[in-house]
Amino acid sequence: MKQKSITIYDIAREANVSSATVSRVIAGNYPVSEKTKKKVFDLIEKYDYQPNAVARSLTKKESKMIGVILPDITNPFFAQVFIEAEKYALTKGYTLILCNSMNSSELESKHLRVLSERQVEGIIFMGGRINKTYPEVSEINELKYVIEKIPVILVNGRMETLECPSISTNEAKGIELIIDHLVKQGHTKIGLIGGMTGITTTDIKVEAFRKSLEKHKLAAVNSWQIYSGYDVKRGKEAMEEMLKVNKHNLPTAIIGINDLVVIGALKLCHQKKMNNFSFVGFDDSELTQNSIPEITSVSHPYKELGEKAVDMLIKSKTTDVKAENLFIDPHLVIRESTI
Amino acid sequence: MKQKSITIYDIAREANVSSATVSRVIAGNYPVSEKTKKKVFDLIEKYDYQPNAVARSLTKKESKMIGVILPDITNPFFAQVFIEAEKYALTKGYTLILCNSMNSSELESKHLRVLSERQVEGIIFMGGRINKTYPEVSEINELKYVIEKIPVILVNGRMETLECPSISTNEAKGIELIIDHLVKQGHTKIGLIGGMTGITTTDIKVEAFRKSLEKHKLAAVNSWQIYSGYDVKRGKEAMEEMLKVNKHNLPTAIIGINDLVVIGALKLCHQKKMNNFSFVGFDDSELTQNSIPEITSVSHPYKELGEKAVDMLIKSKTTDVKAENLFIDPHLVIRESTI
DNA sequence: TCTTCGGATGTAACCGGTTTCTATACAATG
DNA sequence: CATTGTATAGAAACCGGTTACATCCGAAGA
Repeated sequence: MKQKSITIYDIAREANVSSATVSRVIAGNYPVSEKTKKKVFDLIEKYDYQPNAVARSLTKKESKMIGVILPDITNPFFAQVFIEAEKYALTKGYTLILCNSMNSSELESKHLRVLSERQVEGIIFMGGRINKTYPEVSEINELKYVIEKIPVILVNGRMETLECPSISTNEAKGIELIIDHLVKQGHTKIGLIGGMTGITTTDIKVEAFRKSLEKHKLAAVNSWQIYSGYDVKRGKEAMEEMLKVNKHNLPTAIIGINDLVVIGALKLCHQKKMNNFSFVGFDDSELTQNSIPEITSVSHPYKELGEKAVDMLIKSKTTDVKAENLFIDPHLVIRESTI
Repeated sequence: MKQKSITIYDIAREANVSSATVSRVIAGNYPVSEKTKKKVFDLIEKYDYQPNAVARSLTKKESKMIGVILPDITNPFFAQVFIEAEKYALTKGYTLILCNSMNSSELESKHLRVLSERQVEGIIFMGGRINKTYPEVSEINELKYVIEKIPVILVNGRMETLECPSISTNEAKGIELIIDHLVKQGHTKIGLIGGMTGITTTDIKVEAFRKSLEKHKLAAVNSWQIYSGYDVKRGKEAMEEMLKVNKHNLPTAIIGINDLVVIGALKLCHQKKMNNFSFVGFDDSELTQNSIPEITSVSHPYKELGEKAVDMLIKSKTTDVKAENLFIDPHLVIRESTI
């Protein structure tokens, strides 16, 4: 049952001033006599007057809202970035609208439209489907179209078909950190499992994997790098293949493309009673601390990702931010799995 | 760089009709001749005109937005409910605004205020701090104040100090399901770990635990029920105590107040090389499938919780929903840990 | 032929703020 | 004393829609 709330006019009337004056008192950006100021503030307090943000948005043509589109908030990576972004946005007077696309381009388009109609001032876009094989041409166009009207920033994603600013974890650096650590631990035989070719984030990691091995003058055995996918099941499968193919020459340390893949590999090893591998994950999700053993993992610069994304969008209201691609270094969290 | 978008007036001018007509064509709730209809629709398409939701909200006095306040979206329970709520809300033309309170009453108040100013039509409130020992009196007042103006619904929480509709998992039923299952597996010695007295959800579970044991005519050994808390560490501690206190008379099956607690207990058992317990968790979060062994757990009726919450809020716009407290039965997902 | 009725459309007020422009009063300056 | 400047405040337009009310017109009924 709706109920009308009091407006700036109610305050103005009772204070015997005009609405303009009340507005000025609240904004505080214009000289108002101390006497009126007090009168107005007292009334605001008395009635607990709250300005109507919708009306304000309309006149000021700024909604103070930012949209966030991501595949699935259940994924700890996205959740963490979102939380940081939200925390920061709040301090800047912005409100976030979260949209789960569930990896459906249809939903994505729908959300894009809703956000645009709601006059969000910018959109933070995260998701694995953003890569060079980005499949839906129709959707690129939709997104391109939106980008022309609303500032969009990609987090941990690149669209090679689209010019759009982005901010990402320096994943190559992450892989390098892992390998440096493993080498220091005495490993010389290192494998990599999970991911898919063609997906930007995988490609970056695989390339960094090769380069880092080279840096340490270690052999890059082809069969020690196995694509499979991104979830627990895929991790298990990859590990299964690893054991089969390299029966007589197994690596001693294995890097997973993300934490889930490592969980899968760990499960398989547990079943087979093979506890002789060192494992390293990527994302530093909660999983790493809950598994047995706890998993060494690369932690994303969550705070920076969330804050910078919001910041860039706010800035692009006034400045013409060029489509730059920012990278931030991650760090390695060492746990039981590599000791 | 903002950029003015085209308005209903632009369309009206080019179609040689009034804005009212365009509005009617879009709303489709008023007779308009086929000819004008076509003219208008063609122009809408030509310019990809999108109605300004902010302006619409202002006149219609309905924002079509619902606020969601929860402690931490990183928690899979909240995330899951949120996703279901969002999915459903979208089909009803509503947009959700997610606010993480991080269990801080200060943040909670801030969010409450922002949501209220943004004219949300309702608020979904979830969180552990809602219980009879709800600590911040100032905050109750704040919330009570909001409830008077905006419909609020609690999900899996009750505030005894406040009359407010709620929708919850029938957690007592969940405990009953667990014990029925364990008994069927032949267990007669069952323990419960985790949680805190005074927190509604724990109290409900503990009571159901006693009653269900009674139902099966099983002894309720006091030292088999150990409070500790809600996270992995607390689970570990509780299990430690369990082993110490009941050295000579241990239960054979142990229920955790939630999944995390079970993870902790499992870790301890793994360290101590004791693999002889059956474990059951609560929440059916992803954790249960990623751990070794996979954990039997009670699954919340996520879909119903999310949908009903949204539904109730939408309904309360037109009907005066009385403060009823709805309960929905959960179901048990059986996995390796109890086989 | 004159009403009457309903379909189709326009006019204008309104939602609740912000802001430009203008007006007033009073102090300072020449 | 006339002039200029400054602090304060109001009037009114505006943001982009929706809708109550008025109007016009042609068809149907008396």
